[in-house]
Amino acid sequence: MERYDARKIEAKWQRIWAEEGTWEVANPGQPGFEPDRPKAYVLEMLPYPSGEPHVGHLKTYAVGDAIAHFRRRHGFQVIHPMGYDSFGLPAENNAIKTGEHPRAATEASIESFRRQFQEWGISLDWSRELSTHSPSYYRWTQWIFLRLFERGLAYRAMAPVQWCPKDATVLAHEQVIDGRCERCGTPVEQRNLEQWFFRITDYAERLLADFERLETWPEHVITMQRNWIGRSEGAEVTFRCEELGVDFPVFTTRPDTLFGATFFVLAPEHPELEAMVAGTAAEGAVREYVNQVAREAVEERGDEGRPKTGVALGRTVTNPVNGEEIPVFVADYVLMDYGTGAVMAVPAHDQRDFDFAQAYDLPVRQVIRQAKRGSAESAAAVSEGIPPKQDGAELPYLGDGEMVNSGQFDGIGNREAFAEIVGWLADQDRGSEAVNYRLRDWLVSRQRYWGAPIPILYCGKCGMVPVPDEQLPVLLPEIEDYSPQGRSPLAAAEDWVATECPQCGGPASRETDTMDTFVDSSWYFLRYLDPGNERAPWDREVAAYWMPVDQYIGGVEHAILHLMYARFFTKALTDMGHLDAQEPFANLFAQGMITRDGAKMSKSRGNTVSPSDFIERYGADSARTYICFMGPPERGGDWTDEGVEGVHRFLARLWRLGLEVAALASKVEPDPDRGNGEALALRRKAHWAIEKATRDFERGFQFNTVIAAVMELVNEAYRLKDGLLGEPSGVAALSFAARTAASLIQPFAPHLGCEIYERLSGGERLTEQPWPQADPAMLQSETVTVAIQVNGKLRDRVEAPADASEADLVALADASPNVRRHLDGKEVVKRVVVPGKLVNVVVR
RNA sequence: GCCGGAGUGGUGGAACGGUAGACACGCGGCCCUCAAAAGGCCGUGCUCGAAAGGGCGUGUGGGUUCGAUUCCCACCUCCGGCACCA
Repeated sequence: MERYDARKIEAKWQRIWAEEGTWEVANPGQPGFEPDRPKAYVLEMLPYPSGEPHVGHLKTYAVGDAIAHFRRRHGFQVIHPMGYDSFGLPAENNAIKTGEHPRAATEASIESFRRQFQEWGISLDWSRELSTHSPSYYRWTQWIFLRLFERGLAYRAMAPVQWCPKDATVLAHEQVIDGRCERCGTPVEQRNLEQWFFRITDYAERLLADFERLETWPEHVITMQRNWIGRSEGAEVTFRCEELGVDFPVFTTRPDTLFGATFFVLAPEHPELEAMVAGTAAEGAVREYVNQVAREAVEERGDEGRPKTGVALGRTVTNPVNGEEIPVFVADYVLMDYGTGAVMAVPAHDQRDFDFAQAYDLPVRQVIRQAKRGSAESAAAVSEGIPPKQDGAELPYLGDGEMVNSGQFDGIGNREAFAEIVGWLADQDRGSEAVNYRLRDWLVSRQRYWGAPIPILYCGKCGMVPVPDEQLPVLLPEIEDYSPQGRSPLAAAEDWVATECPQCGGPASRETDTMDTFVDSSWYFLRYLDPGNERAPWDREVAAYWMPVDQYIGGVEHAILHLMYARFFTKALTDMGHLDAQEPFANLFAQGMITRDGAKMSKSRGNTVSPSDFIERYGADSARTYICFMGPPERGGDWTDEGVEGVHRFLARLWRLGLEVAALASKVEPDPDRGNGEALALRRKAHWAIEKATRDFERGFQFNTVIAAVMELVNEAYRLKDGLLGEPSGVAALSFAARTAASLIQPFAPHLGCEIYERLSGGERLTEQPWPQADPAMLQSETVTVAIQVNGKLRDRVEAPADASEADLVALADASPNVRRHLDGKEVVKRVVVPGKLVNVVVR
């Protein structure tokens, strides 16, 4: 018999698909567009091309492709495109080391990615392929930048930024991990630079509110984003330094504790700090402290439980609620990035303020008291899980209670006082209700070569001037030296930098920063829809047809940044009238990471798995099916070589079954009658497999159990095979089973599925067949096994007709000698009957 | 500390509140073979028993239920994320 030669079968089908352009879909209005079919946009996160694809990529595209096939066979017109996130640091670092142009390394890698995706047989519409580093793409990245700029959503600001001394580049806060550069691990320093930002904080509220609009997103991803945005409600209150006439607004989540403020703290980076101490006795000490903090690695500053340090400024500010003068300090536990960079310190009701007060011997004034025992508040407090505490017990007291030492607010509950104090402050014009976010604006400037140039000019006369749309793209210049010397490598291309102002015609110079690669990947899903458009980034009608992405698939590691940025872009573009979508991704599937020997794969551990090795040996179908069989795809999984072999053995079995049945079907005229006995049993099994596979597929892509169901079907066909080959209805049943198995396995092993189906059906194309439907009548067997329990413990099993009544089942249970033995003279209290399944006899 | 998620055989993992361990890996036995590879069949939670048949079993302790891996409460452990956020 012809043996299962995966390479040969896969090459055949890949050639057919490439020649036919099987997976290409047309846009509305174009020839080939099918207006009657519903659309489905299936998209995996685009890869960053570096070297060769790894197993993680294989998993993403194996999962996504299974979904694409499943949707197609449910009648959808599936758009399933591919591209490359091809700007970025590794290519540039390689260029610095070797002098090779980043474009050369990147394009070589893209070539290798493309070849492997084709070898994996992923059903992609290659006519829509794109790379973010090509001028025809980044032209429109720049175009979007200009639109954001016009709208005031892109702005320039001096900001203390994180500086990686090794890469000589600015890092976004998000790229600093434990005070170290996310990419190279070097401890970061602080620097002040003029930077470009996107005003994502303007969208904080909508980014939160629109979680409502999403269909199925994993709950934990939403939670992570919600925490990242970090909305908190409170009040903004202004403390004033009368001596200097400087106002210090602070944000507090606890306006109810305002009367307990006994001192005031500024962040070391606070802009008013210098004015506060200039010419005073404290000036020297404060300056020294600030310098010391600046020298400290950010990581140390973030250590929990670190002793509080700070310096008194010798100044006071006025507490607006009671007119008290309270001393001002500078301390590094206050962060410039959050709120206003200044806090009112309430040591009695905040752990950090308390620690600081202890260290500097400052007064502590309690303003909330544990409600008295037996009082209404106490009962309420207890019911909310607050441990009962004696009056004046340990401070800081973080719970709720009754207001004390708070003037006219004494005696009421602190929750009520919260609103009343805010109202009173507003009336008195001393403060207002306020909402604060943890989310910060998105820093997009990079002092890097390998990115999209920011399309802005600086003219001596006109100032900052956007590059006119018709002059886009601003092409990257060719340069010799890629290493950043504290400025962008683009600055070295002097001919490029020097240009003409489009407004006055005078000399102007170009912006030399490039954009964060997250900008490129925040809109690529729109460009796929209309990749050849030279007049606009996309046609609005076309985008309206395909958007939103119906199923987005990718690693959890992008759960926050990429997804949040793409959501922001979508909303901003829609607000500006270029798009009609509030959310880019209706459904998100976050898949887990593949490990090897229980550890994340990495070159240093030497436990990497190269997909090409396995595809060489077992074929793409085996590798893809194995990855989907390892476990629920949203979870991680540990790769074992034996596992792939097991799946390969199964596919080979299915192959042999198909061939054997095809050979026999040509000799014996199959009888389409359902047959009886084993033939019927096998047909039932096939219908059961269809039912099970379909349900688990729809229920959150439980691919492992889908594949298991197909394996069960094939095993059953094998066991019954010899008895069925002789008779026509048996051959028909076997043929049905083999066709069903091929059909159900096709989303995972598309080549093999198509090949077997073609041979069994006399040339039909499986990918054009609808997904099989189970016949409900066939799911019911004529007899059922009834389990009989006594007090919940299984005591016997008996066969009964499928249509047996409850009374029949009870009679069966009573007749069982095994059950009798266990009744042991006890009184039967009641019987629970689950029809056709189980009889539970409850005794006393 | 906070927020997510998870604890089931030797292993990966299955189980609408209803026969726990599907499917697969591994292991053992048998068949085929001169032999091997490939393939096929059977067995495989622990435990007592020759067998029939028992007992115990889903991290721990409680609860709801005729019946709990599943629902509720408390705790333990592991993984992921965030963390001086005012």
